[in-house]
Amino acid sequence: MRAALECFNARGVEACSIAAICERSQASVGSIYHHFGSKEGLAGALYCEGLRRFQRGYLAALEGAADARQGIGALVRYHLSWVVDNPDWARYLLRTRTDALQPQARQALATLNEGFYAAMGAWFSAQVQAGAIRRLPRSVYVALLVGPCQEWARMVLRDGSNPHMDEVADALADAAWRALGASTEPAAAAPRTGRSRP
Amino acid sequence: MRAALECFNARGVEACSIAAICERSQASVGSIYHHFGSKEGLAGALYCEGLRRFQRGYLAALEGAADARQGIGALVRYHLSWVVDNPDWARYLLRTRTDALQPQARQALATLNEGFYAAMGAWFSAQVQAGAIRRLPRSVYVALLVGPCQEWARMVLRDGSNPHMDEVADALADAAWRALGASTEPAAAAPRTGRSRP
Amino acid sequence: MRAALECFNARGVEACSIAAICERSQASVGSIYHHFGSKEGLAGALYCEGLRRFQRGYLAALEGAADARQGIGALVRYHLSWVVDNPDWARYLLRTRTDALQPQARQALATLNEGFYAAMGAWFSAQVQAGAIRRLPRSVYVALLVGPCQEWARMVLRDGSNPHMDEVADALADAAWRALGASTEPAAAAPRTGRSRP
Amino acid sequence: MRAALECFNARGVEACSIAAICERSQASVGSIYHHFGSKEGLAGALYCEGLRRFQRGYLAALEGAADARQGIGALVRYHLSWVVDNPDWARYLLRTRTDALQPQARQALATLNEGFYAAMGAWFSAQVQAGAIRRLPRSVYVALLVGPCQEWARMVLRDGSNPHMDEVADALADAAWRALGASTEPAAAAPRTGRSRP
DNA sequence: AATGAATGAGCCTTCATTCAT
DNA sequence: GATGAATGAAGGCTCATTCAT
Repeated sequence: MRAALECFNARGVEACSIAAICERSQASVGSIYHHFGSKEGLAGALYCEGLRRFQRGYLAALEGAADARQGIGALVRYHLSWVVDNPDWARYLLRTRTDALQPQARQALATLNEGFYAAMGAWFSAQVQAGAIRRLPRSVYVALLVGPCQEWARMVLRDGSNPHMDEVADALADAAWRALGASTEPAAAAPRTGRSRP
Repeated sequence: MRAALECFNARGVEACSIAAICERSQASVGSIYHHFGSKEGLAGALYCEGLRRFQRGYLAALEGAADARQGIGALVRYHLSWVVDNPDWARYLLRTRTDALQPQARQALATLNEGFYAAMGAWFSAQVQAGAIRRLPRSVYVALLVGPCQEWARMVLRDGSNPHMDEVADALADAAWRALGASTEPAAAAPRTGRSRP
Repeated sequence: MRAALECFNARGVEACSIAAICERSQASVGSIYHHFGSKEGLAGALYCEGLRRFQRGYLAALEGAADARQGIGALVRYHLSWVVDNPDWARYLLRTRTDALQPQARQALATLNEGFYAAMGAWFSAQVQAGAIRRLPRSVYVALLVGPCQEWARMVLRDGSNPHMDEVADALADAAWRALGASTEPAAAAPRTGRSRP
Repeated sequence: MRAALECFNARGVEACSIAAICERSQASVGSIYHHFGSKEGLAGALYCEGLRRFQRGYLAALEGAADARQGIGALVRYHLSWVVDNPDWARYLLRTRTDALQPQARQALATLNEGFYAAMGAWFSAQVQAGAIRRLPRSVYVALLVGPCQEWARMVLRDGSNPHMDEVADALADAAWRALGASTEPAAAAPRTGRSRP
């Protein structure tokens, strides 16, 4: 699967031949089909696995947060860290069109997202109720929280470097809080809570 | 070219056959090769054309802005409007991997971006000099200004609807200003400057 | 073997996969290879078994016949009955190209046919000697006796119905006798001797 | 098409690879697909062409016949002659399962057969009306007229020889007339009308 | 004897590209 | 410039067969 991930990333799923995956993974054509059914099946399984890995830590990041601000910051920092730590998975998730996935994979994906969105939604709802986060349409939450991280991730993955991860993480975390937080306190004075990258 | 755009979007450039484009465009195989040299050539020309269209208005949006805040808002609003008004072009630009383009197209792209970034950079530098916009790394500017718009664009293009364009535009413009603006004034009181969608 | 018969009939031996036979027969891939050696081996064994079943009754039909005419009639009637009673076997025998069978199976087949032709030949020779059946080339015997039955069998198996089995059997038996019998008596007045199908 | 015919006959349509046809016909893979769409398409077109060739002469054989008896004889003789003269076409028609053909080919086939059966039916009806041919179920007509010819054809094509074509043709024509003709005159005295094979 | 995962050769088919008209 | 028939390399996938358990 590692091999497939690298091959798919190298030139896209469409342009990647089964033969290339076999060569890199030392597996036979037949065994791939035995396990995944088709190239599309493999692509789908790969996407689900990647998303599962990402979501697991994303939700976990929230649990250690003392308040809404720290939560938002933790999400942003985890997001960037994960991308930098797992560039191959990140690349694949970022580039794959989920609407081109097999129905079977889309189903698994829907199940995965259902739980994820429920947990995320619960946290946001609670924060909104507590007056810590502004009430905004869901799409705006996503755009403001995830958008900058994804955009930065695309840049980093495209250019192959990760300059100033920590400063960027602080800046994006800060901006996300300004955008989402209900607080009126000056953002600049906020205490820094993120973990440092190893 | 309209036909090629639609075909490429339908299932990706790789999965789109020249025959499909011919059928949709009523052109012959030969004429496409006569004009574009190859499928990749067509894909590259299409990308450049789309980017040109987008960038033209993006820079223009800045010109009518009275101050930094209005400028940022205009950029956000233009971005969202353009995506909603040109879903096919937007889809294509969003999905195409520029690193898979032909050298020739990449060259044209570089030239295009050079001018664009120069103009954008000039405006931002001026605003930073004037103390209107905070001094941040360039990648953070991009992430905070473009990221949310792109993320929202992806959602809208994926789901096929554009709910609450104007409210979202306001929210994203507001958030972008909070993130980038040097001002300490409460964002909520800021004057609204965007155009309304018809 | 029943399962293999049905699978082979469904779409031809070539187009039938071992996997399909396994699924239908609830046997494992390995056990099929253990018993038959290969798909071709299975196809050959199946053909021999089918032919054996057919020939057994064919010769038996002759034994109960009082004279040449009754013998001919019994053969025709048995032929049609067997096809109607064993459509799957009949279909398989009719459709299989014996020259594509494995050498091993062809050998078994030759042995089978040798005994069969010897017995049939003996009866015909005796009848010819007795002046009951005309002296004709062997290929003509086969064509006139077997041909109409096979043709009707193909029609019935193709269309999936068996209309008027008994009337047809009488007509074909009658015609076969007119074709082969040496008698000068008007065929129309001949007594009917066949068994009726239930 | 000649090449395809030979290849298909050599080992069956299923077992015949496109590559083999290309090699024998000196055509490229693409051109075959350009003209026939698929291997199945080619098989279908081939079947239709073969049937058309056979039927053309079959109906023509009837036209020159002075009476029912000569008509029956002409059919039998034409049938055997055509098989001997066109062994490849005959083999292919005899071995191909029409129910495995593509819908498109089956449609063309149905049209072909419609006209053929109509013409044949008209002639038989007229002869029955005139009292020249006995009234029998259609399937019996086919079995008695076509069956022996097909059976003999199979033998000849299988063994690769055509011994005593003319004697056999006379014998089968004679038998067919005994089976179908309404006349009571002794068949042996009937004038011979068939053409001799060169 | 039975099992079924693994193998990989070979097949049908697609499709970008060429080039004679 | 335009056309579209011809080309053939390359790809996804199937499936008969093997063999360790």
